[in-house]
Parts: sequence; C-alpha cells; structure tokens
Amino acid sequence: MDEKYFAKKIEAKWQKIWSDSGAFAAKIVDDKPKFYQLEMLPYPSGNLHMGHVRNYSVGDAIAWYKRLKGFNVLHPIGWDSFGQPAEDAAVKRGVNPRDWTEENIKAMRGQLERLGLSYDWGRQMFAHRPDYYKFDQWFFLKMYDMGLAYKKLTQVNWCETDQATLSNEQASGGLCWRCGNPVTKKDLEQWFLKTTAYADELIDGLDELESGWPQHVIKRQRDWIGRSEGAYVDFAVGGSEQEKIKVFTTRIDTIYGVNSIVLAAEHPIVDQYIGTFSETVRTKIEELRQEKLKPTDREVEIDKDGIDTGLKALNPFSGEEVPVWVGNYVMMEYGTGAVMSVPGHDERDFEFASKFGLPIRRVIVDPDTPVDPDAPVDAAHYEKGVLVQSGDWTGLSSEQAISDMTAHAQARGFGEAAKTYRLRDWGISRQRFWGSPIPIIYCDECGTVPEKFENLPVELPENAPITGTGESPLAKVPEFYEAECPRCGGAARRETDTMDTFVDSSWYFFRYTDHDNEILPFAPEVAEYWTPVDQYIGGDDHAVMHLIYTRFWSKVMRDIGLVKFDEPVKRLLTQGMVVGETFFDDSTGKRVYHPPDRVAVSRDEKGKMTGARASDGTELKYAIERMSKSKGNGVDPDEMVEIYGADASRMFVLFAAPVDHELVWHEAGIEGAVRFLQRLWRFVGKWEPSMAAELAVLTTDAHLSEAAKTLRQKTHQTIKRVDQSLDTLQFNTPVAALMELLNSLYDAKLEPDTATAEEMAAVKESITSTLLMLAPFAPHTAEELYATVIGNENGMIANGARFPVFSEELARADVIEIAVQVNGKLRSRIFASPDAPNGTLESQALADEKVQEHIAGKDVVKVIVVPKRLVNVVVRG
RNA sequence: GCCGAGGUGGCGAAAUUGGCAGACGCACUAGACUUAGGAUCUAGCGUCGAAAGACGUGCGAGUUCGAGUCUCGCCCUCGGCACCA
Repeated sequence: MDEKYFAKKIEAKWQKIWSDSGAFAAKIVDDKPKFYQLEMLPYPSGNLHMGHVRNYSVGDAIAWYKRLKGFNVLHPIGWDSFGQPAEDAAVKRGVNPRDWTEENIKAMRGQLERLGLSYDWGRQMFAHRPDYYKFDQWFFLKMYDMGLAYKKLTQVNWCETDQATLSNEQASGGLCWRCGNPVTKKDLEQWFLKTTAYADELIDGLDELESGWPQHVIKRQRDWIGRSEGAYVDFAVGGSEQEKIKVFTTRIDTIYGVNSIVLAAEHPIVDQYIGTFSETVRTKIEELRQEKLKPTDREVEIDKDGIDTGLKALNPFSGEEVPVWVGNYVMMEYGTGAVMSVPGHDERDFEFASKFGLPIRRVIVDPDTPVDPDAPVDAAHYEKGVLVQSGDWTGLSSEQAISDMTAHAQARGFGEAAKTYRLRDWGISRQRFWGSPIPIIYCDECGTVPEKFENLPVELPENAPITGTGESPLAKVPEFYEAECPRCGGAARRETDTMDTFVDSSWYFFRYTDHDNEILPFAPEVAEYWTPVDQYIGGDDHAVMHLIYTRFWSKVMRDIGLVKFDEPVKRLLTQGMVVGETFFDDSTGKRVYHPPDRVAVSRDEKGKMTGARASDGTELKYAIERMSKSKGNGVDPDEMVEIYGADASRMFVLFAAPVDHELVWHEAGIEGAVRFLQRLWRFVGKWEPSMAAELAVLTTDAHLSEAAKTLRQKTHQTIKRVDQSLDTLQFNTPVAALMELLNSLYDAKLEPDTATAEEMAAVKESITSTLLMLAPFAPHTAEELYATVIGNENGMIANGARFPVFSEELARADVIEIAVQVNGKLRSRIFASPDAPNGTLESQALADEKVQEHIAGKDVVKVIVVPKRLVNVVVRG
C-alpha cells in the first residue's frame, strides 16, 4: 500500500471495481430481507450543490449499513428532468431543452459518481423520456376514467415572474415556490386531479406514519388538509322558499347571535341578484373582486371591507331576518363562500360588525362567571359555554347544542352535519413545453375525448417556439395539436397544456422497481417485493408538496390495483439545509465567500472572530445565508472532492451536525475528516506488513495483556454505539465513536515489532471492525484498507462482509470508575468491578479519604447507590 | 395573531433518557521535530482563582438524595401558517 493517503487514486480504483462488478445492482432474492433506500431525486440543473451531497451521503450511509447488516438493498437514482429551467435556458440561450437536459444529466451523473455513491445505475428513470412520461399519461387516463381528473375554469395561482401557473401547494404562503415572489390570480381553464377525494384518508393515514415520519411534517400535512367539522345551514334569501344561501359553521350553537350573512364577492348569489343591486353596491362589489386578484402581502393585515347588498336572509332557527353583505374576508374557496356572521363570538365577525356598526348580541356565556346577557359586548368571546337568548336551546352547553341543533336542522331539512377541508384539488395544467402532454383531445363533434391507451405516449415534438410569455408553446406547433378524434375519427385538436412536473415525482420510485416495463408503469408483483420505500430522505421544503402528492398517488394506485398498501413511505428523514458563511461589504452589499485567501479574519486568543477584511482592506460583515450562486457563498462539490476527496467530504457532511439541523459550511472543518482518514491510513500502514499472515482468531476468553484487553473492550463498545446510532438515523455520533476508537488504537501504544501474537490479533480485530463500520461514511478508504488488512483484493462487498457483531461480554470492563457524591456534589471517584454489589460500593465510598473529610462530624442519613454509576452519601448536620 | 421546534464553551455539538456536563471535531495557546510547515507529534483549552475550591446548560421558582433532562411561570431565537367561518 502507498505510504501516503491518496484519496483520488483509491476513489477512482474502487469506483471502477464497484461499477465493473455490478456491486450495487439489485436483484430479487429469497434468502435476505429487502430494504428500499431512497433519496429525493435531483432536478438536473447541471450542478450538484452541497444540499445534494448531504442528502445523498446520508442515504448512502444507510444503504451501506443495511447491506452490511445482511439486507438486500435497492438504492436507485433518477432524474426529475421536466421543468421550467430547461425552458428558461431555451429562452435565454436558444438551446434545445432536451439537449440541455441530457447534457446536464450527464454532467451531474459524473459528479455523483465521483462521490462514489452506491447507486444501482441500471435502474435510472428519466422523467423527460417518452418511455417514462407515457405512464404519466397512462395514470392520467386511468384517473379520467375514475372521475379523478376533470377540467374546470377557475382562478389559478399565477406567478408573474415565472409566467407560470402554480398549484395551491406551490403557492403556499402566497409566494411562488420557485422564485419566492408574490402570487397573483388569473382565470384559466385547467385540469385538476381530485386530491380532495382522498382528503379523509390523507389525514387519517398520518396516524400510521407517526412512528416513522418527523412530527413537523405530519403536523404540516394535517394543517394543510385542514379538516374541520361542523354543519351546513340554509338561509332562505330574497323572501323566497327556493333561493337559499348555504353557510358552513363549526359553531351552530351561536346561530341565535347571527346579525348578517356575509358572502364572498364571487359567490353565485351575488351574480344572480346583481341586477337588483344599486349602482353603489355593484361598483363596490367589482372593487372587492379586483382587490382579490392582487398579490397578497403577508406583512400587511388587510382591513375588513364590505357592503350591504340590500338582500335579506332568514335565520331558520330564530326566524329573524338579517341583511346579506358582501365582505372581503370571506373566501369563495373555503366552505361555501358564505358565512353566518356572529360578532359576539367570532373575532373576524366582531371586527366587521364594529366597523359597520352592526348589532352585536351575546348568546354564549361562561357558566362560572355570570354576566348580564344584555350588557354591551366588548370583544368576541369564542370560548364555548352555555347558551343564552337562544330560544328552546337556552341553557344547553355548547357541545350539547351543537349536536342537538345539527340534528334539528337535518330533521327539518335546512341543514346537515358537514366536514370541510382546506385542501383543494390539484391543478396540474401548465402552459409549458417541457412537461408531459395531457392526453386529451377536443373534438367539435364528440367534445372532450381521452386519447386511447394504445396511442400513448403522446410525444412532445422535437421543437417548439419557446418564448416564456405564458402561453403553451405546443399551441404553436400544428404537427402536435392537429389530431384525429379517437372516437369519431374526425379532425380534432389536442390539449396543448402539459402536466405539472410534480406528477412525475409522484410515482417515480415505483418505476425503479421495474424500469423497462412497456405495458404498465410497473408490474405489481415486482413492486410488491420492493415497495413500500423503507427509508426516504429529502428536504422538508417538500413537506406539503411532493409528500402529499405522492401519498395521494399511492392511494390511487391502490384503487387501480397496482399496489396493496396505503402509504408509500414507511420512514421519512428530513435533512437540514446547508448554508454558507458570507462576508459582505456593508456599504455596497457585495458578498464574498470565505476562501482564506480572499478574506483576512482576525481572532482573539480564544479563537473568536473579531473582524474580517477583504484583500483591499475594506471591513467586512459576517452573515450565514442559504448557499447560492448569486450570493457567492456556494461551494462546488466537485472542488471539494478534488481537494479533499469524496470520503472526507461525505464524512464531514455527516459529522458536522445532526442530519436534521442546519449545517453551516466551514471549509476548515473538512480538514478534520481528512486528518482522521490519514491517521487511520498511517496506522493501518504501520501494521499491515505484520497482519498479512493469518493470525489466530481470538476466543472470548483469550488471555490478553492489559492494553489488548482494553482495546478489545473499546472496540466492542464502539460496535454497539455505531450500530445503535445508525439504526436510529444518527450520523454525527457514530463518526465521533470511530474517531475515539482510532484514538484508542494509538493510545494502546502497541508496536508491530514488539507485540505478541495475541496483541496483534486484537489490533487486527479492532482495525477490521473499524473499517467495516467506516464503510457507510467513507466507503473507498474502508474498502481499500479492508482489502489490505484481510489480504483479499476484492473488498467487502465482493466478500459478502458483514457488520461486526457486538459482544456484551467483550465490551465489559473489569474495573470501572464510579463517581462519589456527598449531598449531590461530586467529591471523589472510586474504582470497582462492574458487578460489585451495592454494599461493597457503599463501604468503599464511605472509606474514601475525600469523602471522610466531607462527612466528618455529620450524620449519614442515607446512601444512594446507582450500580455502575455513582454513590451519593446524604449527610445532615 | 395562531401553531411548531429550540436556547449547553470562541464555534459545530455530545450526554447511556433523572446519575461524573462539555465526548468527538473545528478554532485557539504553548512546546517538540524540521532547511521549511497551512505536515506530524506532545500538552493545554467552560468561568473566576496562585491554589484549595467556588460557580456554571436563556431567566425565576418547584419536585428530588441528585435536574441540561421532569413541573409551573417568564424571556429570547428560528421555522410554518395567514382572515379556513
């Protein structure tokens, strides 16, 4: 072996060996349990960033660990290769999106390969290739048949910057998920997938995921679906029996407090009666409608606004007539677009009523603090309580009233129990070229007709005029849109919108199991072996986008009969962001990343940074920001691999912070990982010549020197720690444990030329264990050294090596240190056997010199002994 | 405003789940080796103190023989949501 650790050389060597031998190609086998390890697939932008490196290093560590633990591991990778950046590139540089994408994939695959990730490259999927998107279309047609895909005219979320439609999930928070700019609304006809059909299942299924998914993701999904239980109540309007306004309320118990009905400006009743409204009212309504189209500014609280239409509605409970208003705070998209306004018990209604001087009545009181029901209402009291001024229901508790009044409304036919959801159907139409065409044809004779399954895929044309102005480029390509009606054979027009790229990622990981199937997206029996995904890893920015869509898709696949389970991902891990240190010039805002040659950092004697200057002497400020090219604080993974090696880069990323924490990239930190690998390399190099020969296998009761015995104990303690950590998805602590073990190997102070045969065997056992445990973090180095130590060139994978087995007996120390406290304060330490009886420990502690000093002249009240840990002497006086 | 997560050395963090706070690493300090060091090795490194020792996990209380960990109250930071009836 080389004297020096030369990362590039061994990395290239092992990458070739793995690739040539098909080491990571997955096959269905009977004699091992399967493990499906998956990471969120990359968008082929052309450049890998450190976030990818983190994501994939974690995934690879698990894949390696599971392989060494005897699992049959499937660890695939593919490309989320449809999407807007390809079109942006086409607009900006006139390149063909397809060529641009293919080239990027090639470049990024190279980057991934240089990291030595253990993927089964043979199973790659490419979203932009017809053999894949054919099945997006296949699924679409299935959903169309099932009534789960439909078209309607609605206000869609529209991003002016990107000139693109967004789903609700992609416009969450009123900001575009891609560019972060505020979202506006636009009227557009578009195709929807009925995610709401599975709303209850999507929410209830979260219970099953509690044990394997991060809590915050579950919480966000639950909030996003936003189920709320209450009742619909009909208010007759315009003095007619037939015309009704249906409201949704969760507080039917407050219905005697209704002072008005408030409608969203877009409510159909408004249009129906618009002719009867005064000019002033019509103008105001138009104004309110326009306001809603504007982008939402989150910082500014919107003032309540509205107008009395002059219409009257009848409260079916009280028989009271109340005015019908239009209000800007009522959303057409939620509930029924109409609310019963109860200012006494709802904050928003209170604000509205206060502003317009509408009457406010109290109908709920707190039974414990009696108030005069007629006293003026100072604020909205939304707490539940006991009903007052509520006809026959007066005196009931809110809970009782809710159930009784709902039943009453139902019996009389003017209401019913209802559930509403915040979740809305998924709008998938995109006026884009670079996506999967929606397989629908419009025929003048037959109307909307689905394409025939046998005509799939509906292929994208070679070229289209891409302008980035918001219309679908496909609408300008006659060869594409001119079609034959699948029903009557007449001339017809093809749908020119393409699907949201989130469609591709909703089912891609099933395709890996059977990636070249031409008939079906995948064969159910093949998927049955590999799926569901055992461990999924990605950023939590997808908590409500991709991760809701893919759950929805699985439920549809189950109903089609492709899979048998409800939830596609058993365990989910969300890794934290990788952020960069930036130095910037406060006056110009110009940012500089921190390679030491460009920024001079001054520190005090403790190492704390006191200031920073650019090379020209300007004083710089320090900040931590999301890594990005525009901020100039990005780190190029290729450069890291070039300088430090893939193993050190990967190891550092795992070691530097817990996976779910944000990771601040410090160039210096990576050197620690390099030093560790070099130290290990030197140690193995020193011992390797004497270990090439077969050494005796150590038995459990081998008679060992003190040094060798201690080493063996440490080795086994480390095996336990590393095994447990990896099993519970911790990666920083096992790396630390391996560093400790290497420190112990050095501390043992054994030398090859003086060591006994037993000591040599103990060192060898320790080293082999270290290398096997290192493989998940630094596989190339581990393989290379392992091959050297065991004298077999093929390495771990080829030899079917297994994770070292922990032995409780060997991990146990003969003598352990036990803390001795007096009144809870640490006073001394004693040494004892780990299984010394409590009585022995007690008397040993009491006899201790320092303890004696502290208890002299006092009464020993009691002595608490915690086996293997401490003795606490409690004294008084 | 509502919901969630979290405050531990100069920094990233550990802490066997109520039992020796600060493992491991970075940075820093001193020394050795060296033609050289941004290599390697040795030692030091929570605060105060010469030492003995005292204090120390955001702040204040409580439970306990014992609290970073449990309970209550407050402060701060970071995320998510935004009139969801």
